[in-house]
Amino acid sequence: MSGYSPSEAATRSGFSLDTLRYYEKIGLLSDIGRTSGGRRVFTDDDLGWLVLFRCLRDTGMPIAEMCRYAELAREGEHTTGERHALLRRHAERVEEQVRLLQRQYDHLREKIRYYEQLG
Amino acid sequence: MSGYSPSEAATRSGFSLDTLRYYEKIGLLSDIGRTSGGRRVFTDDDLGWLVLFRCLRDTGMPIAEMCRYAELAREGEHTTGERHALLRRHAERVEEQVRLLQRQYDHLREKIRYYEQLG
DNA sequence: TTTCAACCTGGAGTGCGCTCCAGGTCAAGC
DNA sequence: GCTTGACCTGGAGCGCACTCCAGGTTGAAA
Repeated sequence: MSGYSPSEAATRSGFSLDTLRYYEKIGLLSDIGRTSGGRRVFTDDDLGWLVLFRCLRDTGMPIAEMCRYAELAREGEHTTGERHALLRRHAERVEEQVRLLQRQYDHLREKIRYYEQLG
Repeated sequence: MSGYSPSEAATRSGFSLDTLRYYEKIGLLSDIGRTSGGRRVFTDDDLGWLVLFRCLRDTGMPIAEMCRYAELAREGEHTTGERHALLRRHAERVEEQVRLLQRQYDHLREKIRYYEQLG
Protein backbone atom coordinates (compact mmCIF):
# COMPACT_ATOMS: atom_id res chain seq x y z
CA MET A 1 0.00 0.00 0.00
CA SER A 2 0.95 3.64 -0.51
CA GLY A 3 4.56 4.44 0.26
CA TYR A 4 7.39 3.26 -1.94
CA SER A 5 11.04 4.13 -1.58
CA PRO A 6 12.86 5.56 -4.59
CA SER A 7 14.56 2.26 -5.34
CA GLU A 8 11.25 0.41 -5.06
CA ALA A 9 9.67 2.87 -7.47
CA ALA A 10 12.63 2.40 -9.80
CA THR A 11 12.31 -1.36 -9.74
CA ARG A 12 8.56 -1.35 -10.26
CA SER A 13 8.60 1.23 -13.04
CA GLY A 14 11.73 0.16 -14.83
CA PHE A 15 13.18 3.67 -14.66
CA SER A 16 16.50 4.30 -12.97
CA LEU A 17 16.77 6.38 -9.80
CA ASP A 18 18.49 9.10 -11.77
CA THR A 19 15.71 9.07 -14.31
CA LEU A 20 13.07 9.43 -11.60
CA ARG A 21 14.95 12.41 -10.18
CA TYR A 22 15.32 13.80 -13.68
CA TYR A 23 11.61 13.42 -14.35
CA GLU A 24 10.82 15.33 -11.19
CA LYS A 25 13.37 18.01 -12.03
CA ILE A 26 11.82 18.73 -15.43
CA GLY A 27 8.32 18.72 -13.99
CA LEU A 28 7.06 15.49 -15.51
CA LEU A 29 6.54 14.17 -12.02
CA SER A 30 5.28 16.71 -9.53
CA ASP A 31 4.29 16.79 -5.90
CA ILE A 32 6.22 13.68 -5.02
CA GLY A 33 5.93 13.26 -1.25
CA ARG A 34 8.87 13.53 1.11
CA THR A 35 9.71 12.16 4.51
CA SER A 36 10.69 14.61 7.25
CA GLY A 37 14.27 13.84 6.32
CA GLY A 38 13.75 14.85 2.70
CA ARG A 39 13.56 11.42 1.06
CA ARG A 40 11.05 10.83 -1.70
CA VAL A 41 8.01 8.67 -1.05
CA PHE A 42 6.13 7.40 -4.08
CA THR A 43 2.42 6.63 -3.77
CA ASP A 44 0.38 4.12 -5.76
CA ASP A 45 -0.84 7.06 -7.77
CA ASP A 46 2.74 8.08 -8.58
CA LEU A 47 3.42 4.49 -9.59
CA GLY A 48 0.41 4.64 -11.88
CA TRP A 49 1.88 7.66 -13.59
CA LEU A 50 5.20 5.92 -13.97
CA VAL A 51 3.52 2.95 -15.59
CA LEU A 52 1.87 5.30 -18.04
CA PHE A 53 5.17 7.07 -18.73
CA ARG A 54 6.79 3.69 -19.30
CA CYS A 55 4.10 2.91 -21.85
CA LEU A 56 4.46 6.23 -23.62
CA ARG A 57 8.27 6.14 -23.66
CA ASP A 58 8.33 2.55 -24.92
CA THR A 59 6.07 3.59 -27.75
CA GLY A 60 8.33 6.49 -28.62
CA MET A 61 6.56 9.53 -27.25
CA PRO A 62 9.03 12.40 -26.70
CA ILE A 63 9.35 13.61 -23.14
CA ALA A 64 8.09 17.07 -24.05
CA GLU A 65 4.79 15.55 -25.10
CA MET A 66 4.49 13.54 -21.91
CA CYS A 67 5.07 16.79 -20.02
CA ARG A 68 2.25 18.36 -21.98
CA TYR A 69 -0.03 15.46 -21.09
CA ALA A 70 0.88 15.62 -17.41
CA GLU A 71 0.34 19.35 -17.39
CA LEU A 72 -3.13 18.93 -18.90
CA ALA A 73 -3.98 16.32 -16.30
CA ARG A 74 -2.93 18.73 -13.55
CA GLU A 75 -5.22 21.38 -14.98
CA GLY A 76 -8.24 19.26 -14.22
CA GLU A 77 -11.26 17.57 -15.72
CA HIS A 78 -11.87 20.12 -18.43
CA THR A 79 -8.81 18.96 -20.34
CA THR A 80 -9.92 15.36 -20.86
CA GLY A 81 -10.83 16.09 -24.46
CA GLU A 82 -7.38 17.39 -25.26
CA ARG A 83 -5.71 14.54 -23.41
CA HIS A 84 -7.81 12.06 -25.31
CA ALA A 85 -6.88 13.65 -28.62
CA LEU A 86 -3.20 13.66 -27.68
CA LEU A 87 -3.24 9.95 -26.94
CA ARG A 88 -5.22 9.18 -30.09
CA ARG A 89 -2.70 11.03 -32.23
CA HIS A 90 0.08 9.15 -30.52
CA ALA A 91 -1.66 5.82 -31.06
CA GLU A 92 -1.83 6.56 -34.76
CA ARG A 93 1.88 7.20 -34.87
CA VAL A 94 2.47 3.96 -33.02
CA GLU A 95 0.38 2.06 -35.53
CA GLU A 96 2.49 3.48 -38.32
CA GLN A 97 5.62 2.60 -36.39
CA VAL A 98 4.46 -0.99 -35.95
CA ARG A 99 3.69 -1.27 -39.65
CA LEU A 100 7.17 0.04 -40.60
CA LEU A 101 8.85 -2.21 -38.08
CA GLN A 102 6.95 -5.24 -39.36
CA ARG A 103 7.77 -4.39 -42.96
CA GLN A 104 11.47 -3.96 -42.24
CA TYR A 105 11.44 -7.09 -40.13
CA ASP A 106 10.17 -8.99 -43.18
CA HIS A 107 13.03 -7.57 -45.24
CA LEU A 108 15.44 -8.66 -42.56
CA ARG A 109 14.02 -12.20 -42.55
CA GLU A 110 14.40 -12.32 -46.31
CA LYS A 111 18.03 -11.34 -46.00
CA ILE A 112 18.52 -13.99 -43.36
CA ARG A 113 16.86 -16.59 -45.61
CA TYR A 114 19.38 -15.67 -48.28
CA TYR A 115 22.20 -16.64 -45.93
CA GLU A 116 20.37 -19.83 -44.96
CA GLN A 117 19.83 -20.92 -48.53
CA LEU A 118 23.52 -20.19 -49.08
CA GLY A 119 24.41 -23.30 -47.17
CA MET B 1 20.95 1.94 -64.34
CA SER B 2 24.20 2.46 -62.45
CA GLY B 3 24.98 6.09 -61.66
CA TYR B 4 22.94 8.07 -59.17
CA SER B 5 23.66 11.58 -57.96
CA PRO B 6 23.88 12.19 -54.22
CA SER B 7 20.43 13.73 -54.11
CA GLU B 8 18.99 10.81 -56.08
CA ALA B 9 20.59 8.38 -53.66
CA ALA B 10 19.19 10.41 -50.78
CA THR B 11 15.68 10.35 -52.22
CA ARG B 12 15.76 6.65 -53.01
CA SER B 13 17.24 5.61 -49.67
CA GLY B 14 15.45 8.03 -47.40
CA PHE B 15 18.72 9.24 -45.89
CA SER B 16 19.67 12.90 -46.04
CA LEU B 17 22.67 14.09 -48.05
CA ASP B 18 24.46 14.88 -44.85
CA THR B 19 23.77 11.42 -43.54
CA LEU B 20 25.16 9.82 -46.70
CA ARG B 21 28.33 11.89 -46.32
CA TYR B 22 28.45 10.99 -42.65
CA TYR B 23 28.10 7.28 -43.44
CA GLU B 24 30.99 7.52 -45.84
CA LYS B 25 33.09 9.47 -43.36
CA ILE B 26 32.73 6.83 -40.64
CA GLY B 27 33.40 4.02 -43.08
CA LEU B 28 29.94 2.52 -43.24
CA LEU B 29 29.88 3.26 -46.94
CA SER B 30 33.18 2.78 -48.70
CA ASP B 31 34.53 3.04 -52.20
CA ILE B 32 31.78 5.33 -53.37
CA GLY B 33 32.66 6.35 -56.91
CA ARG B 34 33.51 9.91 -57.93
CA THR B 35 33.31 11.93 -61.10
CA SER B 36 36.48 13.60 -62.36
CA GLY B 37 35.24 16.70 -60.58
CA GLY B 38 34.97 14.95 -57.25
CA ARG B 39 31.21 14.42 -57.02
CA ARG B 40 29.91 11.16 -55.64
CA VAL B 41 28.29 8.64 -57.95
CA PHE B 42 26.21 5.93 -56.33
CA THR B 43 25.80 2.59 -58.09
CA ASP B 44 22.90 0.15 -57.88
CA ASP B 45 25.05 -1.83 -55.53
CA ASP B 46 25.53 1.18 -53.27
CA LEU B 47 21.77 1.70 -53.36
CA GLY B 48 21.33 -1.90 -52.31
CA TRP B 49 23.51 -1.26 -49.29
CA LEU B 50 21.54 1.85 -48.44
CA VAL B 51 18.29 -0.10 -48.57
CA LEU B 52 19.79 -2.61 -46.15
CA PHE B 53 21.02 0.15 -43.86
CA ARG B 54 17.57 1.68 -43.96
CA CYS B 55 16.13 -1.64 -42.86
CA LEU B 56 18.65 -2.10 -40.07
CA ARG B 57 18.31 1.48 -38.81
CA ASP B 58 14.52 1.34 -38.87
CA THR B 59 14.68 -1.79 -36.78
CA GLY B 60 16.98 -0.11 -34.28
CA MET B 61 20.40 -1.50 -35.05
CA PRO B 62 23.15 0.82 -33.77
CA ILE B 63 25.46 2.24 -36.39
CA ALA B 64 28.49 0.56 -34.84
CA GLU B 65 26.90 -2.81 -35.54
CA MET B 66 26.08 -1.90 -39.12
CA CYS B 67 29.75 -0.93 -39.52
CA ARG B 68 30.72 -4.32 -38.21
CA TYR B 69 28.44 -6.01 -40.71
CA ALA B 70 29.75 -3.92 -43.60
CA GLU B 71 33.31 -4.66 -42.56
CA LEU B 72 32.61 -8.40 -42.52
CA ALA B 73 31.08 -8.18 -45.97
CA ARG B 74 34.20 -6.42 -47.24
CA GLU B 75 36.36 -9.20 -45.84
CA GLY B 76 34.82 -11.66 -48.26
CA GLU B 77 32.90 -14.89 -48.51
CA HIS B 78 34.41 -16.53 -45.49
CA THR B 79 32.48 -14.20 -43.15
CA THR B 80 28.99 -15.21 -44.27
CA GLY B 81 28.54 -17.32 -41.15
CA GLU B 82 29.29 -14.42 -38.86
CA ARG B 83 27.11 -12.07 -40.88
CA HIS B 84 24.28 -14.55 -40.74
CA ALA B 85 24.62 -14.85 -36.97
CA LEU B 86 24.72 -11.09 -36.57
CA LEU B 87 21.48 -10.66 -38.48
CA ARG B 88 19.81 -13.51 -36.61
CA ARG B 89 20.70 -11.97 -33.27
CA HIS B 90 19.34 -8.69 -34.50
CA ALA B 91 16.13 -10.30 -35.72
CA GLU B 92 15.58 -11.73 -32.25
CA ARG B 93 15.94 -8.31 -30.72
CA VAL B 94 13.47 -6.95 -33.23
CA GLU B 95 10.97 -9.66 -32.36
CA GLU B 96 11.24 -8.70 -28.71
CA GLN B 97 10.88 -5.06 -29.66
CA VAL B 98 7.71 -5.79 -31.64
CA ARG B 99 6.26 -7.72 -28.73
CA LEU B 100 6.96 -4.86 -26.32
CA LEU B 101 5.59 -2.29 -28.70
CA GLN B 102 2.44 -4.33 -29.22
CA ARG B 103 1.98 -4.82 -25.50
CA GLN B 104 2.40 -1.13 -24.75
CA TYR B 105 0.17 -0.26 -27.67
CA ASP B 106 -2.55 -2.37 -26.05
CA HIS B 107 -2.08 -0.46 -22.79
CA LEU B 108 -2.36 2.77 -24.70
CA ARG B 109 -5.60 1.67 -26.37
CA GLU B 110 -6.98 0.76 -22.99
CA LYS B 111 -6.18 4.21 -21.70
CA ILE B 112 -7.84 5.72 -24.75
CA ARG B 113 -10.92 3.57 -24.20
CA TYR B 114 -11.10 5.00 -20.70
CA TYR B 115 -11.40 8.48 -22.16
CA GLU B 116 -13.97 7.26 -24.69
CA GLN B 117 -16.17 5.64 -22.09
CA LEU B 118 -15.90 8.88 -20.14
CA GLY B 119 -18.23 10.52 -22.64
C1' DT C 1 29.92 32.70 -71.36
C1' DT C 2 27.61 33.29 -67.52
C1' DT C 3 24.83 31.67 -64.07
C1' DC C 4 23.34 29.05 -60.27
C1' DA C 5 21.84 24.92 -58.12
C1' DA C 6 24.03 21.03 -56.66
C1' DC C 7 27.96 19.54 -54.87
C1' DC C 8 32.51 19.45 -52.10
C1' DT C 9 35.44 19.57 -47.34
C1' DG C 10 36.52 19.78 -42.40
C1' DG C 11 34.86 20.66 -38.41
C1' DA C 12 31.68 22.59 -35.05
C1' DG C 13 27.07 22.33 -33.10
C1' DT C 14 22.60 20.20 -31.84
C1' DG C 15 18.86 17.57 -29.49
C1' DC C 16 17.56 14.03 -26.80
C1' DG C 17 17.48 11.48 -22.78
C1' DC C 18 19.60 10.36 -19.64
C1' DT C 19 23.91 9.29 -16.43
C1' DC C 20 27.46 10.42 -13.42
C1' DC C 21 29.79 12.95 -9.86
C1' DA C 22 31.14 15.32 -5.54
C1' DG C 23 30.10 16.28 -1.36
C1' DG C 24 26.87 15.90 2.03
C1' DT C 25 22.53 13.83 4.93
C1' DC C 26 19.61 10.27 6.90
C1' DA C 27 18.21 6.17 9.43
C1' DA C 28 18.19 1.18 10.42
C1' DG C 29 20.88 -2.37 12.53
C1' DC C 30 24.71 -3.75 15.46
C1' DG D 1 27.26 5.69 19.43
C1' DC D 2 28.88 4.00 14.96
C1' DT D 3 28.70 2.14 10.70
C1' DT D 4 26.85 1.73 6.32
C1' DG D 5 23.99 1.88 2.53
C1' DA D 6 20.33 4.37 0.60
C1' DC D 7 19.30 8.81 -0.31
C1' DC D 8 19.85 14.05 -1.16
C1' DT D 9 21.34 18.37 -4.35
C1' DG D 10 23.16 20.99 -8.28
C1' DG D 11 25.44 20.68 -12.08
C1' DA D 12 28.59 18.68 -15.45
C1' DG D 13 29.24 15.10 -18.87
C1' DC D 14 28.02 11.61 -22.16
C1' DG D 15 26.56 8.75 -26.28
C1' DC D 16 24.27 8.65 -30.23
C1' DA D 17 23.14 10.02 -34.71
C1' DC D 18 23.02 13.18 -37.09
C1' DT D 19 22.78 18.35 -38.82
C1' DC D 20 24.60 22.63 -39.92
C1' DC D 21 28.01 25.88 -41.46
C1' DA D 22 31.55 28.51 -44.06
C1' DG D 23 33.88 28.90 -47.81
C1' DG D 24 34.95 27.01 -52.07
C1' DT D 25 34.15 24.04 -56.72
C1' DT D 26 31.56 21.98 -60.55
C1' DG D 27 28.88 21.49 -64.54
C1' DA D 28 24.49 21.67 -67.08
C1' DA D 29 21.36 24.83 -68.99
C1' DA D 30 20.23 29.35 -71.09
